[in-house]
Amino acid sequence: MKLGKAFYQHEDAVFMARALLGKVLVTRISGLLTSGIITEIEAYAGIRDKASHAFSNRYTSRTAPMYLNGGIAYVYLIYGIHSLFNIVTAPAGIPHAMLVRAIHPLNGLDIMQERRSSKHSKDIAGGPGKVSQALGIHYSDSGEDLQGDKIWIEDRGIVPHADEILSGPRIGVDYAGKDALLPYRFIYHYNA
DNA sequence: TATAAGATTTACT
DNA sequence: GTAAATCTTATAT
Repeated sequence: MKLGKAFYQHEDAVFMARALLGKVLVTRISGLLTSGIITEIEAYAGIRDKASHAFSNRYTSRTAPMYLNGGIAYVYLIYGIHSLFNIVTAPAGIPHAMLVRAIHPLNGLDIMQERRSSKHSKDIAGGPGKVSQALGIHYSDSGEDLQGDKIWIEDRGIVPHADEILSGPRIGVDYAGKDALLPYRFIYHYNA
């Protein structure tokens, strides 16, 4: 069920993003289990992608986890407010990362609602900052191994049909010039 | 040491 | 539809 290290080794960022749609992201943080199907994701393709923090081989204490072997988390703080959760893929030295933009809640919906203190259960995890908040992921979790018992990804046999996947340009990356136009965003229209 | 800007969300007009 | 919130990180003195 839990995806092993081998799953994350593919070097094609777009392939990995599509492969992660329909997979189940699970966290057990302070003893509370929450999970959801990944329904929206964006690919950030390493050093040649201007929108990526690792563009032009930029290596800092923040981006360091992206350069490690695939199958770990890259989490960072944006706008001083939101933690954004990414899945690091590809072998060591290739800094690819997949930003999880939305999930469809499965386990622990009540816990997520409490964390989000939101009455709108429909909008509980529809946005990258909301996903992290609902699952209890914090930017201090960056570099966490996805083979551990805190954050991991499972295959529950959900395979999106080609008709259920849309792709398009990424969000909020206008500064990236023509890389902002790349169709690296994938949406899975999951029907419960 | 200082400054500018950001893979966004939320509340308010 | 517009703007404020809020603080780390990267880059420059």
